[in-house]
Amino acid sequence: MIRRPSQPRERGIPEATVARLPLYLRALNGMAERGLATVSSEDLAAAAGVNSAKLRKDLSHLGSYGTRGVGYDVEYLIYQISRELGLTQDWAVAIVGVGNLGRALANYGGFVSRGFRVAALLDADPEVVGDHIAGLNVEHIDELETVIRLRGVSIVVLATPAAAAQQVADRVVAAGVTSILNFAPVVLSVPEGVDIRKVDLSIELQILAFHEQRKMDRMTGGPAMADEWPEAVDL
Amino acid sequence: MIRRPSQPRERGIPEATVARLPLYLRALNGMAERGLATVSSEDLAAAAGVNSAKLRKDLSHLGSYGTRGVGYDVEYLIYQISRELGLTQDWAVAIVGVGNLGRALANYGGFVSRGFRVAALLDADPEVVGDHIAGLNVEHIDELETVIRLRGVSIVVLATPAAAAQQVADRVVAAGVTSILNFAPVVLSVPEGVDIRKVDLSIELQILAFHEQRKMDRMTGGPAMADEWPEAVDL
DNA sequence: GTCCCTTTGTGAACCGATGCACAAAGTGAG
DNA sequence: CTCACTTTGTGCATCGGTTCACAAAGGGAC
Repeated sequence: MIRRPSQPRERGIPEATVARLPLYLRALNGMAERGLATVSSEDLAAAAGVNSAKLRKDLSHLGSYGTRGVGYDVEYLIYQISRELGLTQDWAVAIVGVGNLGRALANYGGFVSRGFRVAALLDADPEVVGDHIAGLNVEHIDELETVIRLRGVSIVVLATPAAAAQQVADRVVAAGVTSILNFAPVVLSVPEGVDIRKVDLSIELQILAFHEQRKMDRMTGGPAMADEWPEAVDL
Repeated sequence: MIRRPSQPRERGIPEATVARLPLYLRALNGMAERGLATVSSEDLAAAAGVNSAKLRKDLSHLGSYGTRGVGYDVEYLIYQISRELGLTQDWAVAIVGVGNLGRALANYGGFVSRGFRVAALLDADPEVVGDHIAGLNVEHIDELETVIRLRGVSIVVLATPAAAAQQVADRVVAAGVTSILNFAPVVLSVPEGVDIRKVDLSIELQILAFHEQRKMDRMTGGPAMADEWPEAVDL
């Protein structure tokens, strides 16, 4: 099989690479704003906070878009990465659960700026339904299936309480959605083929606490507490 | 070197394992609430959404806390994981940036429940300073160093606009903090020894969009758009 | 005690990701 | 044209993490 030059290699970009592409994209956008026409892998890698060899290998998975001796054309690379990530099309997102977090997400500018359009806000609480947030009317969760179908929602953000998340996920999946961003602190079970990404604020803090404790131990020369189970157990 | 039985092996738990411990902890807490005394690796793994061999290997890094033929004692394991993660002590957290996200974080219950105490809210906007949120008075960013020192803040959550994040990070690090949870969409540069964890909502959506596009391509039998650079370039 | 059943803890093979280091490819000067 | 210089793209060694598969260890029946 013959490949045209500068055609992406195989369909099959490593997951780790995909996770970094948005990072490169952000760095490139900053450079484009500052008027840079081309950038070397060294400079772009520094801006994105990664190793330059890794950056080159990542980009090589998309195709051969650099020029040896020169670097990468900023605008062209922005276009290629955007296209690969699917940002050249418009994605309708629904946010389910309009508590503190849901509200913050609805108002978060970073969504809109990247081809993501918040198409609906849904909640079960009649107290909240009808509110206007970020220019949108909060609708009742009963409308979930209708809203998804009629507005072409393909990504759902779950910001519900933990207890409701699985139930909502089931309905969302049944309505044909296959991409979910979950903020609820539960492990969702979904059928094969449905992509879930999880953001868990408390887990992030716990990981930090682990390392922080390590650093403190190192200062004081060892763990302060005994390893053994305390006599009076009362958790 | 002789080791006491049920003593943790070496100091050096894989990063991937540390990231999963909070997950196990959450599953275990749920089981403790439902009154379960012991649990097998198979059941706990299912509850946490991981492979059982991986769970056993993870736990084996903490020590030999299971009983063959029986499983793990739920309460005992909760205690051991909590201790390893440093959750048996109290962590003072400061949130910098009290916009939509900062507010949501301040009100987020998942923090308090796990030994994390929000000790301060800080912002640069005089409009916001003085507000009462989640029982706390919003203080001016000028107080940053004082607050960190006097209240023993060891973890800082950055929820500022992107433009301010690096500047705040520098001050926070100078004040002796070595653990930062960053929500601002920038790559922070900090000295060796400072731990940063980054949560980026828009990156998560972009990763979902990538996979969603893949799924759509698979349906329609290939990418809908041409690979080549469009003639009229205007991004 | 012996036997059988359950479940842990881990050696070893495997897999994907990282980073070095360099050949290949391009630019620009003369 | 040739030469010197820059920077990409990638082969290869390495590393960390995952998974399989099983020996070792404990419990309970008798």
